[in-house]
Amino acid sequence: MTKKLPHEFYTRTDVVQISKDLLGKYLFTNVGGNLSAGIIVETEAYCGRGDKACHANNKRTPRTEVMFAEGGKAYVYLCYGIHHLFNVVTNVEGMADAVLVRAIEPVHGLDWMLLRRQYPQLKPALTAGPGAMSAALGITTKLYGQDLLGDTIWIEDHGIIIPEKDIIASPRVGVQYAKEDALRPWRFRIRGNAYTSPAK
DNA sequence: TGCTGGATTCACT
DNA sequence: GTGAATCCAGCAC
Repeated sequence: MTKKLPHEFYTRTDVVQISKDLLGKYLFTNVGGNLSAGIIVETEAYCGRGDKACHANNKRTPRTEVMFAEGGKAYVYLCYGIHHLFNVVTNVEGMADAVLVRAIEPVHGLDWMLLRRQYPQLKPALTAGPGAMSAALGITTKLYGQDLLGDTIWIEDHGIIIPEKDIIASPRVGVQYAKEDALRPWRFRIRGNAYTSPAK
């Protein structure tokens, strides 16, 4: 039960469903010859249309260009000049949907993660949070536009299935009456996992 | 050509 | 809990 997620996984049109499906999957990076991996425990969905929080909301620019590409690519964005945020581009070409991977549980290459983060020992904060996670895995803007079926960064299915009841969604209150962008944030995390931010 | 603010994190009060 | 650090894309002039 170890395989890279197929191209079809990313080109589906329901970005929220993909966000949930990504929970429990293994995110691998091979940066500078150092293999690192972790289980995805927290994600957030961004919809290219009607979602003001999304960079690519009706704005096609050089930076967001890859979001408009076909699913299965990496979109890496430098935030606050310090933090690299890693996104999985989804949906078909022309639809700028993406899933922000916010946190992982380290499973492989722990020494490298600690080194990159300059941590003396393992703490949940090592990979809890999009900026921290990217730093631990060595994700930088060099990975912008990388194919997730390539050999630098990819996602594998190890047969872990997260039951619907163990997925905590964090929509806004009154979501039933809200329109599309009021659903933000489409944030999903695995219940009880130490590497996600505490549930509120 | 210059200014503004951001999908954050960490240190300090 | 609050604020600073810090780079660049996007927009205004």
